[in-house]
Amino acid sequence: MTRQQRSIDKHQRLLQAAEAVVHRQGYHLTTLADIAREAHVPVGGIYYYFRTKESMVEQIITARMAELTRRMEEWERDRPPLARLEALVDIWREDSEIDARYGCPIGSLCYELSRAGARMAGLAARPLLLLREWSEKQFRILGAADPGGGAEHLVMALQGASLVGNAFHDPGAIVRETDRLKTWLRQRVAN
Amino acid sequence: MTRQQRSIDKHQRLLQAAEAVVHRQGYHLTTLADIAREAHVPVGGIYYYFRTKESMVEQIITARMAELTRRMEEWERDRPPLARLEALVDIWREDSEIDARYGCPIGSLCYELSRAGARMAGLAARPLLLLREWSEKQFRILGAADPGGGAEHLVMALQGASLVGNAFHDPGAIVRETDRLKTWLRQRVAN
DNA sequence: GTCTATATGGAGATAGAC
DNA sequence: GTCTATCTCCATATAGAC
Repeated sequence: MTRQQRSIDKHQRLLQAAEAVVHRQGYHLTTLADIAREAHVPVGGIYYYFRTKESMVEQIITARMAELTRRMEEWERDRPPLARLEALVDIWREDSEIDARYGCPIGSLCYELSRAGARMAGLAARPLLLLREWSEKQFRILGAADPGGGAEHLVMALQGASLVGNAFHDPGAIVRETDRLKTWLRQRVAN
Repeated sequence: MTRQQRSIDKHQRLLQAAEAVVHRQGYHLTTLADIAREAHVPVGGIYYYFRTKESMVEQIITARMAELTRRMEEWERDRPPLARLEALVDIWREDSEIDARYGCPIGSLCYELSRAGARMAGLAARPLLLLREWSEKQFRILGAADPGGGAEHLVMALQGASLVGNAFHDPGAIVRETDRLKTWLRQRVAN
């Protein structure tokens, strides 16, 4: 194993630790020391991989976009459009326990960074934008009326479910809303 | 005007300033100095009215609950149940500009305080709980099926609309979702 | 009751040894 | 490339004069 190899590993380890800790504690309450501890890296050593705290969150978001894109491409390969949208909703259903505890990692970061300057706010909104545009594309393929409105509602419902489920610490609330959403999806497509 | 009178005024001024600044900047990014400046009060002078930053946000939430309750009682006096729910949705419609800029003051605080200890998280969730329970009561009066589920969806939709509208800085998105919600409301009640 | 001055603590970030 | 030691800044909170 080369030096460079180890370095990449450590970068990955730090990034995964950062993602986990920021999800649990939120951006503002997370210190770089918290992340260092989680990744078993000395405090100051972080600055070799993340120039600033902001660049760290940038990398989290970039990784999240890549992971989302990967899943969407997978669904586009092996499912019909309606099942793709249901698969998307099922992510929230499956993550209901963790999101009820810590909120949706995408949405909670949007709110936290929305006040941290236009650049950071715009970055945080990108995964949400990806979700909306990809959903709109699926609705369009399905021939649904108002695909843009459908996609908008879908993303809003998922985010609202996560926020309220988190506020009440109630994973059941998230599950119930995903069920309602899937019923709504099938009705919408039937027309 | 007595001394006590002036003191109450200053307390009110500080509380209103705190509410406005925390809405604009979020809890974590707001310093007590920001609030003092907004209220034209010297920095240290805050601590006579707010023991700690946490007690300040407690008072904001308490005031918000009182205001919500006041409005709900007013609607219960002079509107039929369906119009009460529409009036609730219209609050978000009317605040779409400001919420697209700064997020829903209730929901964004829920996410921010959800990691700040169980006590603070529970406090932040109370306005949301009030909204859900009051809405459920209206659905029940209307004889709608699953009033609890209806209320849950209503609150989630409003919060999701605010979060997404804020992320995209798009008041139109919030307005569109309130329109969809009102259509949904009338359909639900028709059954 | 009100304000000034200051203590305290902790965060992000850097310099430089290894 | 990596880690230690440290610097600097600034926010909360307090002590005490008025």
